[in-house]
Amino acid sequence: MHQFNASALELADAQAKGLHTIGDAAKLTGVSAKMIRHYETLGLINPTDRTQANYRVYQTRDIHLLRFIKSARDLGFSMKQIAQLASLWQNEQRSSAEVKKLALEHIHEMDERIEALQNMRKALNDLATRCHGDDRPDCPILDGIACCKTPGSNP
Amino acid sequence: MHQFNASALELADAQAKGLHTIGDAAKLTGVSAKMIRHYETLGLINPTDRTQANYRVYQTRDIHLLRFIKSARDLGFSMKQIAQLASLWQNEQRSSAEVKKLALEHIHEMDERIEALQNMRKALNDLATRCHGDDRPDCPILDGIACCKTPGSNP
DNA sequence: GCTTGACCTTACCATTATGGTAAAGCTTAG
DNA sequence: CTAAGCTTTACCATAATGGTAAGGTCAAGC
Repeated sequence: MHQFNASALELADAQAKGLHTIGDAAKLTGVSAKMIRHYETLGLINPTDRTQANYRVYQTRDIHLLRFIKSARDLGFSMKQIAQLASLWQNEQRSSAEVKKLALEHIHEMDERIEALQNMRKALNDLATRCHGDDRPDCPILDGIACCKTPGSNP
Repeated sequence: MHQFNASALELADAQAKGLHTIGDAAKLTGVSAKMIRHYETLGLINPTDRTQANYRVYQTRDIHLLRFIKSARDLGFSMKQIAQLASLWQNEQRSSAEVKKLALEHIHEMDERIEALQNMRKALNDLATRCHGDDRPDCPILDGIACCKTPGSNP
């Protein structure tokens, strides 16, 4: 398991060269070590070099990419979308139209989710405002849930 | 596996009595047979009677409960919340206040999700409107994703 | 040198709600 | 009797993240 290739450093040497362990990378980027490893298995980030002891070592460009991924996650992009975005980000030949297309698609998805949530919210809120909310058992909310939908004929 | 108890019917007899197979129940309620079985393992619905051939048979009250569950799902309630709602629905001693409390909690959760989505949408839309979206590579969207967030000091 | 604590490694399990598949058994129409 | 179409259970998969366990490594202090 322990691969000794010519370039494998000891940890102290790596740190002296400004390289980071996975814990450092996590602190620097806000991405958990767990997820950094996960992104590696997803192919979202390339496997890093390792120390002689098999520790991952991260370079500055890796930190930047992890921050990019983190920001894109914070904007709600899926991993699949982020893979595309990261690829465009690292491609000097990209067209901004490609990026904008992805962004607009994601905005559209968010709009749909927002609308669905707002519709559910309104339906439930309408029921809730009709419910007195006291000690008595009769409840327009339960009645509404039980009776609104008729996905088939009543047997 | 094949349990012969005194009350186990043959399928034809069960259907003559107005009972339903799982496929019928699925068609009548809009809940897939797969999910009906799943809800049973979750304890959301009680195990039904079986025919001699071990087929589940559903009574009218089961159909009603499944419709209740389906409607609550359509309103975005989680399974955990639905278990509580269904319990209240079937409890004649409930207070409507308990139901309303659950409903208001769910509305609050939806409000939070809506707000989070709207914030993401706005942030991304602001970037997108600044992107010309043409053949050139420079892109405020990518720049914004890469540079907005600084979860640590730059190394 | 040896211990200790903090870190790293991999491998596995859990989450949520849903869908899919496979292998086997049952039912009913032809 | 056979074929189609149902049913059964038991797995596996999803998306993104967290947790745990068992073991290796590093640095500091005695």
